Amino acid sequence: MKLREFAQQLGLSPTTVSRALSGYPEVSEKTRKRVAEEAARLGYRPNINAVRLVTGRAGAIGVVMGRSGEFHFSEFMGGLAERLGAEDIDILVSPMDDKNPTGEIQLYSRLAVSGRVDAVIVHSPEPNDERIALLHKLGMPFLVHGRSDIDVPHAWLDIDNEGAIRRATSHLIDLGHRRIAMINGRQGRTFSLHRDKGYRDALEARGIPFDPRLVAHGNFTDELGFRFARSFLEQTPRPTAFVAGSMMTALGIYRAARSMGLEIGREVSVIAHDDVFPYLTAENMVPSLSATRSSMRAAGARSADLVLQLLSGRPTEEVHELWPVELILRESTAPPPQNG
Amino acid sequence: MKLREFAQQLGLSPTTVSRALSGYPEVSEKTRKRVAEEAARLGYRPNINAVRLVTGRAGAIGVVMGRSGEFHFSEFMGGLAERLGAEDIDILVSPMDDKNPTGEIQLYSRLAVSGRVDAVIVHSPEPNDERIALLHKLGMPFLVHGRSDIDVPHAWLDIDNEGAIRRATSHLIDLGHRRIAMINGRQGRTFSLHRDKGYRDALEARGIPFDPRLVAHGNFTDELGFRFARSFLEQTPRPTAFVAGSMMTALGIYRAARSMGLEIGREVSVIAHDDVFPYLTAENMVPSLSATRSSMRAAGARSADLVLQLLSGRPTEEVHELWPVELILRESTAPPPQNG
DNA sequence: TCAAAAATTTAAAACGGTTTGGGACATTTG
DNA sequence: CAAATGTCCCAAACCGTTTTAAATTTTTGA
Repeated sequence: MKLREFAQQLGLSPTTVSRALSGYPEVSEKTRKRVAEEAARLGYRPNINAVRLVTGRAGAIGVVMGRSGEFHFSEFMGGLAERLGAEDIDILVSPMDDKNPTGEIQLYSRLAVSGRVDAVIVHSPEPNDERIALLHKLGMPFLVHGRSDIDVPHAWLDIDNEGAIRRATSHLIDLGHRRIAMINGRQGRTFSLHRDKGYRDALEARGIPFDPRLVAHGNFTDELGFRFARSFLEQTPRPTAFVAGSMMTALGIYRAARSMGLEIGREVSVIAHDDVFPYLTAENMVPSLSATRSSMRAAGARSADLVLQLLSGRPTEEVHELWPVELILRESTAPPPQNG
Repeated sequence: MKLREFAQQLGLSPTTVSRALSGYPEVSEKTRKRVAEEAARLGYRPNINAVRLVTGRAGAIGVVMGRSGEFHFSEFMGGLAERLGAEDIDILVSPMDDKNPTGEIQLYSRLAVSGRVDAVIVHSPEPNDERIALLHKLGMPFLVHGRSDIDVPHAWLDIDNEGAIRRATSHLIDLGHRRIAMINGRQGRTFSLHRDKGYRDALEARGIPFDPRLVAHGNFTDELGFRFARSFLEQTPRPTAFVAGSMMTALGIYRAARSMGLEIGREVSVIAHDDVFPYLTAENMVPSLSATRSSMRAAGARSADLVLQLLSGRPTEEVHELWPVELILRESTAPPPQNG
């Protein structure tokens, strides 16, 4: 049903009906109520594409999905969707070809120019992130999930990676560990750098020399966790503790330790960062996994809020949110063995 | 830049330009080429919302995302996106509140009526799936990922769950196992039923009585894998083998076996279904995990193809695809212990 | 009571494209 | 060489809303 017909049935003009439905003040309360009721009864809904054309708004926000196994992606999306479902705003997912970095910038460019989205969410930024510069230049509103050092104003939501890893590392030092390995995220991402810094600062604060042979970078996969852990554990003296970038990494570390006959929580301590997944929980691992913890789903939900605020005019400079991270100690951390 | 201005710069009428860009035959090859080149050079792109309004097409397909930990969701999406990125079609994600089943049907209804999408993909259907009936009634094209017994024509893409589990179970029987436990997916989903059937048929074919105390249903989480496996292993006699619905379930089973001092691959065999994740691979587990295997990402990509075919008029009845499933044997399966 | 002000409602002009129905020109046919 | 056939191109109508500017009705104030 079109607005025209609907209005006719009500004996009103299209204008009045449109205004009544959009909550303009120029329409009397009585009329508004009648229109709302009849719309519900007759099932009238404005044609979304006509609305989009005339308002110039897309009614959607864009998210670019990396190809390489991002298992936290669906949690973030879940949070986003949860919050955006209430508004009448869609989530538009674009795929990215990780293998072709030039493609990425084109992708963002297309997304921004195409008019399909009103805003974009940028993930896993780098300190000098081209995408941020591009979106700023194009005037497309965007929220960065993470942070960047780039000299371009950008709204962001991030967790305190540096503080989290500093605390985790400090805790391991407090327990008596001196050789602490770290398996971090992909080289070059801001969050990896922040975690590196937290780790180094914690060591430095206690006068423990930084050993580059104890730090590795890579995707958050079980396999890399295993391979790095394995190669670290083969060093002599071997590390007595690990700081892991993700739950999957931790799985790999557990596996590596076991494969070498080492008992987690006694001979090797592990703290991982946990994004909180319904299907894999740190508490249930054996031994239960000590973790720095921050809900990815909550971040998604909050990101939706912030994007909506940006769109309704809140200035970019105001939208910066840094979330603290919990440190939850469980069985996987303990003092190092005496003859470590 | 608008069509008007762009056409003017070319010294052509908007009509001709529009036709040239849309590949109509009434335009000479020479003109078409010139228009295409200039469009690229000047960066002209038709306003997507105007196109949508006038053509009545949404240029997007919808996917409903369940709330409960669906870690395979992002793999499916990845495949979908990969294929749809080439076309000019968006993916629209809607969230679903799992706790409110009435909400689900409303959600699909809204999605269908809203005109935001040209087609919908339905996940994890049930034998008598209300959503399928609804979409059919509303005349919204849709593809079911999975199958349903409902008496409504529907296009679907599914893997041979029944055959996969039948083979997996048969293999365990061949190895000598007699008490085989199965930890399946959520009760009521068609794929769970198919797997149940495959399991029972395999037992029956070898004259092994079906014991309901060896079968459990639930979400694919590490935790449920652990809890069910644990309770099964506490039975006497205990099962000597497990068929697991997912990688996460398998993780839980490994954990349960270990927690009871049982060695996987010697005292307990495990076969799981593997949707193929970049971050957690069956091959890397210790011991490496035997698995029925089918790429979720490939299913997503193919689903995109099939939806496009539906939209371009291929009849629903023709679009049925059943994929065979590989069975890959690794270290987690072996004959049962002699005194089992 | 009546003009002015305020509150409602409406007609018409966008929004930026696609597509229908011709018209102009070039090419073939009888 | 006129008529018939193709090939390109164009003007105008239309998609279904929102919004501006104007018209109408109601309320207010002297």
